[in-house]
Amino acid sequence: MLAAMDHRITIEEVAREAGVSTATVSRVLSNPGVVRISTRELVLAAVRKLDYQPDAAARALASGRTHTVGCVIPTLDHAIFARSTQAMQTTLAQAGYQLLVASHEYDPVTEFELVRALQQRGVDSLVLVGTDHAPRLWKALSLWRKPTLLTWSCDPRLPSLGFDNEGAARMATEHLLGLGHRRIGVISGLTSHNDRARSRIEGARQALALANLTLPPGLLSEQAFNMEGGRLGLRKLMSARQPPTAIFCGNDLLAVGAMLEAQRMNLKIPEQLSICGIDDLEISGAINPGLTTVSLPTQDLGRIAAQYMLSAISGEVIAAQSLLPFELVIRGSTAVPAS
Amino acid sequence: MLAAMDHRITIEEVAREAGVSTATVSRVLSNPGVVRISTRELVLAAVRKLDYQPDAAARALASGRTHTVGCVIPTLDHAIFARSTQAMQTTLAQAGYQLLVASHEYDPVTEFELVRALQQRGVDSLVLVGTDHAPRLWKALSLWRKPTLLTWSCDPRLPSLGFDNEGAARMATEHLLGLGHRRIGVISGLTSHNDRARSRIEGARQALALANLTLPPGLLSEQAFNMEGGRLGLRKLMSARQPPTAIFCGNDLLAVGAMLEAQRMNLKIPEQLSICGIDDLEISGAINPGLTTVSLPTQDLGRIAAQYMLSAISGEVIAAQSLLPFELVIRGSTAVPAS
DNA sequence: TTAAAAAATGTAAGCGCTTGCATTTACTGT
DNA sequence: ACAGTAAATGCAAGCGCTTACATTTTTTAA
Repeated sequence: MLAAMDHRITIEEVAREAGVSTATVSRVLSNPGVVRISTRELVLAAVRKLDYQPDAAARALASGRTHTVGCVIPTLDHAIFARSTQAMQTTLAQAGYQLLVASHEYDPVTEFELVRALQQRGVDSLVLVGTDHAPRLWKALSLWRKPTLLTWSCDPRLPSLGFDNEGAARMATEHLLGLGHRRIGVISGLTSHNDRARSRIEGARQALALANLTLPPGLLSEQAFNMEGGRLGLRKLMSARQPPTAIFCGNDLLAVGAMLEAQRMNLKIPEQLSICGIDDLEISGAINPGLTTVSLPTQDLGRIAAQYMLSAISGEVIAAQSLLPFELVIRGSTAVPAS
Repeated sequence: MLAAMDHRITIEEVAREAGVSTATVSRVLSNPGVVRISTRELVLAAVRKLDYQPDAAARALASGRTHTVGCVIPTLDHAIFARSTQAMQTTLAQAGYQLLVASHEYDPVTEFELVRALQQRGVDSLVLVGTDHAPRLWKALSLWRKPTLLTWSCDPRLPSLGFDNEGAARMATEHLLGLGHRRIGVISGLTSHNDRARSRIEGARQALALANLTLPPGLLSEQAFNMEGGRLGLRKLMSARQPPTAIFCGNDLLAVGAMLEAQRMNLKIPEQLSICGIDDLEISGAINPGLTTVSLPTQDLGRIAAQYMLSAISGEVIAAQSLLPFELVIRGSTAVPAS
């Protein structure tokens, strides 16, 4: 009697089992409010009995909604993106939404193609990182009739949820200035296709300018976003004719790399060199000495972005731009310069 | 003349533009081999001209395939999973596939629900982590008619691509034994719902047994998978009446945490205490001294898993179980015990 | 040349849902 | 009890593709 072993249950069979029309079953599943309680329970019983699982593709085709959010990031292989993406996914899943992630490794062409692929897949909304995008991407987004959110930085062209990257860099640099440093170097991440990196350099420059100082070219090093980049940057900066007494790093990965390299070079931190970063990774608080840094709520970023998307999908119109707060966390890697 | 500004192009319009039937357009897009070259180019020209983007939901409904792979992991907020997921996503995207990621934070109930949700969404295949799953999950997988892959560990019940976790732990422990250590402690990750953690403890036990040694309960500490866990574990082990001269940690996060805590306690590493981990994270090679560890090719794991899925989806039958190689990387955190 | 075989294309029937509209059933007030 | 209204349900037309199968065109071989 084991007839159709392999045969997915359809809404029709559920309707038959419950003695109602398919329309009613559909309503029970996606808009329970409009069906009488007794009927609803009849249907739910049938659903349970048959272990019915609606076909998402059919649903999407008929309704135009996929219950899916697309997220395009530079890479998952960096704690800050992994962390915010993780928070986003969890929040979305709790609301019955799924996350389609795609990463472009800082390549604008790939980014454009991924966005198109996700749009084609009918995602209900899109989350992007930063404001550096190919012109045709901006165009594709403006033509698209569904909610889009920019994260990490803000741009008037689209709803955004981010940080004041300049401000964070300024805060870090001012901390170093406040300690009395006057020769301050900067190790930055690669700035091409990365507005965050550029803003952070700019923030450092602003702070220096306010103190009537400048950032000499020899004290700025652009490096890949990893610890090795930090090491290389540190070696470069310390080999300047007049090495800095403090270094601001565009992120904590660079800062930790720089710190560890300094230790290998037998430079005492913070006695001989102060180092300050941005992000506040787990490792930043763990190493010895702890890394002074600007702590960004990356997890909140992901969670709030998800919440934003959920309300935007359900039709709410949301604030255009919002900035998340951050704070300076002073640990052992910064101190007054040696006299 | 800007008539239907907001009107998605359908296959029908492309067909009309190209002067062929919708069937032919469909073939050009998904099975170009069967249509004459001249016709193909006619169609492609129309596609480009109209900027046609096929509707993925309609495609999925009609064909039964979604070009989507589902991936259920414990969390993205851990470098090893982020890294392998990243590699997987990139490989899939290159083949025109998208990745639906979902994380359960080590909760089997959530894991089950996520798998169901992904199945419902019609993913063409599923990738899971490890072998610890709820019985009903195993059942749901066996009833499912599409390829599934287990990663990180192997299980005869399903195709798997993983590591010999016991072997890796044995290798690490034997390294410590080979240096002459006889009191060896273990800091492990939480073992509930985590077969990898259990296997690694077991591997350490095996190595000790081969040397006629045991792992006293006081020298085993189970901790959360993060640096703080490593710190706590270290304090616990070092406060034993007879503290160990070497510690094997179930992963590098714990190991790094333990190392940093040891340094805070002014324990010299490796002179007074040797520490060895598994994973080989970026930080492991960066800190001072470098962490001796068993290096696992986590990126390959993701890439190969993706390749496996792609061939399995296209119908190839694939090897049941395969183990990825690993190697011991000896750095500065291990040395002969103080006499 | 021409018939047979092969290749290319077209026709149209779904895929499994949702939803506007029509119909039926359940209330309401008198 | 009954019209009038509101609530619940059913009917059936799609949503935009894919793909057997039928038909037409091209190629092959004698």
